[in-house]
Amino acid sequence: MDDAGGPGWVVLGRSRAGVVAAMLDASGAEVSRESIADQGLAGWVAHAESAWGPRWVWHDTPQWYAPLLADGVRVARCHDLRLSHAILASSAAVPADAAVRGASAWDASGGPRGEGRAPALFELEDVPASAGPPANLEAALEELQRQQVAIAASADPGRMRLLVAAESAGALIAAELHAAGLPWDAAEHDRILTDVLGERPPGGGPPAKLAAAAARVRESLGDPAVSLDSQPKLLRALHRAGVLVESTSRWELARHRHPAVPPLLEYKKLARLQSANGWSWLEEWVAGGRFRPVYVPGGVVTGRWASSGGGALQLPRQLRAAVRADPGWRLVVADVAQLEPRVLAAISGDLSLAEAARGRDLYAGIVDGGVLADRSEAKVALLGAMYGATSGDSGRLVPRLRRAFPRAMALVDEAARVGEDGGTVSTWLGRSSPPPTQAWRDLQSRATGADASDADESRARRHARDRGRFTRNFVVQGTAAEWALAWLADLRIRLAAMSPVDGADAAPRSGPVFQGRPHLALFLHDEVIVHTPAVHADAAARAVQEAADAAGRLLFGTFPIDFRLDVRITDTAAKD
DNA sequence: TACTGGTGCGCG
DNA sequence: AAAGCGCGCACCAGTA
Repeated sequence: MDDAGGPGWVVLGRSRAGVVAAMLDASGAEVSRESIADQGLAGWVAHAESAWGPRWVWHDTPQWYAPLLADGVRVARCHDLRLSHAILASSAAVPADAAVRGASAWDASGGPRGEGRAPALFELEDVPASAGPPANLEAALEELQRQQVAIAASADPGRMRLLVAAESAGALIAAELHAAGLPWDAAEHDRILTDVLGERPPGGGPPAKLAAAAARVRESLGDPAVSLDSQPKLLRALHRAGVLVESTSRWELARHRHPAVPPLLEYKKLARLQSANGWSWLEEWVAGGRFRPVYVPGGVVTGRWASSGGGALQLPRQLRAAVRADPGWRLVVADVAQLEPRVLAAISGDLSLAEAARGRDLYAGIVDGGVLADRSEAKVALLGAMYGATSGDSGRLVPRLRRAFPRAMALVDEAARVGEDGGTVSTWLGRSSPPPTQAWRDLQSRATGADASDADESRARRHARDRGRFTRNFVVQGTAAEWALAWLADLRIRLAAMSPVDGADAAPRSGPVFQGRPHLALFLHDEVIVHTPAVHADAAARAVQEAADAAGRLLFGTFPIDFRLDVRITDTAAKD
């Protein structure tokens, strides 16, 4: 089949008997329709993908794509109706009277989603409306039409199209990350646990070093039975022993000299490792040499991904040594240096900040420019500027930045002002912050009423400032998430273009699609890990930086901001 | 027994 | 006990 003759879009929907595919031409008009039995779907998609390479349109990527990946089928592009709806229905860039903004079955419902929740699609039952977006073809075609109208009518159709495409690419990548998994050395993980926590007693019970720390705490407190895991009980025991803390947080405990404190801090550290990433975590989440977390694209209001199960986005540094390439393979570990400040420079058009970032550590650039005295000051000040710090070291330093980078600061200050006034802010590509809650509005209007008390006013002011800090950060964090999606999407294409290796080094544990191929193995806001056959490691490392450059141009055109990466080719992801 | 809210800590 | 954003998860305690 020739490329030019194929449909630009293929919309998939469920029917009672199987799947129905509607082929649309580039203008969106339906040209044909075909019924496909469930067992034939993977083959049909694989054929269409290689013959026409359409953009696949479906109601929910994990439900369609996870089974395809399991059957060894990969697609290049999709349009995820659920994720796109969520963006368009609440974007300030879309006209208020656009049909996509009306109440519908596509509105968020059914809670967080991930590829763990796939089975409903291939059961014959109708999925209850509350469980998620509709899976049938007619609903998909109607929603696609509404979305295309909304995009065309939006303030900047080019940006909105880019955002929806990037979000959808993210959905594909999340499913692929889950399918491929992060190479995980369970034996190394076990060694780390045993080293840190001590041997596990054969008869069960806490490991040796954890038990020893607990014993020392109880002895120092003179309370042989006190529970260290119950905050109220521990707090009372500390008070009885004369440690007058208001909480049991590490931060506050560390300021006291009592002999119970060092072993208690030790205990908390070990107990944390044990409960968050201990042997039971290993048992539950690592199988076949892979950690397969469930990623939730768009799971955070700002557009960042969330994760569900396994705590994928909280991999403790302590355990990074357990991330280990397969034999004959390498890891490319790359993280963006100061992503959010660079994004802020770009969206505000602040040439001074962009200059401080160019070709170097951005914080060092701020020091070189004589704005602040040292790197740690620069870092704390810039974070404070983006988060809305008003006091402490950070708040104290922000005015210096305001003088040096007036445009960047004006942008975040304005975002905060809008938020405090109950308004909506948007990212560079057009994702909007949620409106204030009714409770928030009530609080504000009560405070402006004639009979408002001082307490009403200060409470309202506090909540207004809280919201201002949220919207201040939203524009930066949200745009950084968009840049990261563009980075991932571009990198994914570059990796897929590399020739697969075969034979003993094919790494079948990565599943049928990724066998022998470089693939993304982890994504963490501003960091990626690529798992690659050793022969492609250098090329993959170059691709990671080239994709970052491409993402910068895609979002910000010729604005002179660069996105510098720290890239390492290694066998483990352990931090130096 | 199942839930919700608070606390604390890990990550960016 | 964070100051200063966004998360997920484990655990406990109180309630239904």
